[in-house]
Amino acid sequence: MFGDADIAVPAALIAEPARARILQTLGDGRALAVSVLAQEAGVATSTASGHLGKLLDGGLVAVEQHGRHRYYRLADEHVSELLELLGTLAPPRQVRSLREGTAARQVRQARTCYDHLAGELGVALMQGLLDKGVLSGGDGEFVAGRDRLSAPGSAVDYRLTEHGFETLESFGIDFAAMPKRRPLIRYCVDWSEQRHHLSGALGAALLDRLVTLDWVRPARRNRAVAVTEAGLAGLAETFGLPALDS
Amino acid sequence: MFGDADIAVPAALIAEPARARILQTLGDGRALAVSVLAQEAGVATSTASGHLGKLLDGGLVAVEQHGRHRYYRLADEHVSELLELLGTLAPPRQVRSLREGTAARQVRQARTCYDHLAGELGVALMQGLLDKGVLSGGDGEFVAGRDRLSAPGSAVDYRLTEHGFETLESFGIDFAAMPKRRPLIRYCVDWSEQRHHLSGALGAALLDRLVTLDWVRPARRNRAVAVTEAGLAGLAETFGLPALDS
DNA sequence: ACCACGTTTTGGTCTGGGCCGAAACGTTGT
DNA sequence: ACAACGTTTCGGCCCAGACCAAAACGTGGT
Repeated sequence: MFGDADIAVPAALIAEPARARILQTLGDGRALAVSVLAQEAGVATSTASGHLGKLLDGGLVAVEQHGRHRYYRLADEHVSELLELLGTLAPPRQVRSLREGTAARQVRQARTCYDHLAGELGVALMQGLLDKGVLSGGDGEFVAGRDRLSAPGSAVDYRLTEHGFETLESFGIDFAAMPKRRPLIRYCVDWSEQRHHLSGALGAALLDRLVTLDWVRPARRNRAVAVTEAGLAGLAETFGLPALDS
Repeated sequence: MFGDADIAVPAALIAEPARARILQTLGDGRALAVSVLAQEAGVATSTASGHLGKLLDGGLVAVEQHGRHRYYRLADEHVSELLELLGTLAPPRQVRSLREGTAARQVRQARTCYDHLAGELGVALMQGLLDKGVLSGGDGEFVAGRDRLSAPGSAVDYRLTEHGFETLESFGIDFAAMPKRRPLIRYCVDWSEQRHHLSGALGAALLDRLVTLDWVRPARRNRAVAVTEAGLAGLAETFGLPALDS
């Protein structure tokens, strides 16, 4: 049989919601700094620091110091496995197929970036816009963020199609009301995804519209956004985002 | 919200110590009644009932009603798997007081394994033998029970020192009386501790001597052993076992 | 029908631990 | 050496939830 080691200890580490979010953020193997994880988890950096200290003591994460940053990552594959297993047990809303599982995860991290959507949701939306023919262009490949977020829109050109214009207008985007001087379409290289998400005037207007429709709800405290039930359905239908089981 | 499962929920269920003990008790697939589990976990039946209700809601256990008893068991193999995985990440239980604890818990703390001591007492004794220089060897590290109990004595060598021989002989161990063909020193990977305890001819002789001295008393009904007053003092002095609170 | 007994529900107390902001710490860059 | 910035530590507040005892519930035995 398995041991009678004190399984409550690691379980308690995962049981705390903020720590769970931290772990899930690290779930794909990335190594991230405290401040980033704090923002992802929606707590103060001091709080996150405390959490990471405990996770470190518990052997669930490991840390590497680079300069004045400390990059935390999951300790080993046992931990990923554990998180995965907990994920399958967590539901009422269980992830049925692998496809839906990865789809669900794609939408996991949704947040705003200045005035537009970012995170996996932002990236998925961008992909949806391309798939639906609302936008054309790009080279099919994302450009790794050599300049970070600093020089968006330089390497690849995205263009709004005729069909895309009509689609978005009927979706409620008011092109006339957009600021004239701001470029319509830009993109950011998403730091967490290393793929593009839409910014520019259109990106801002799109987020605006989504909030008006109550498809997404920006949180007060941080840049996170929650996707509503209606949003799940609407995003899936309108922009072909991966469907999630209700 | 979007569909990633909230892993904090099942984790919180396991994180509570009493619930963790309940789950571990069910770990071998047995189905047990509330009152039994309450005793095992060391809480009132009302408390245990509440816990089991939560575990049921969370889908970690299932229940079958027979007469006026309700027999709880683990819901499925996912749960066992999860517990097992947590076990590999969990720290070994620390030996606090050998005298405290519920009757049921004493089995965990101190029990026999065939003809020698196991449980926390067995592990602590093993450590004491090493600390006192009675035994040498090992690699300082215990081997995590990846291979379970299948191959005891193979990975690490423990040896009886000269000094240890004298110590044990003056303690009343009769080396001459030991069976010739049986290996003097073996160890088992303790299932509850994931650490080594002493077996072999010496392990058997040692338990024998401890019983003779009335330092420990094997229970009749199960494999538990109780440590007597004299045993508390004697074990502490002779083998340097952790000080026990009165 | 009644009683006995295992289980669940209820009510009230209490503590562990998460949260934040401010201050301390340590490293990098000027 | 100093300033800037990321991280950790400290102090105080607050709430979720675990605990027990007693009462309510339900099933089986007589």
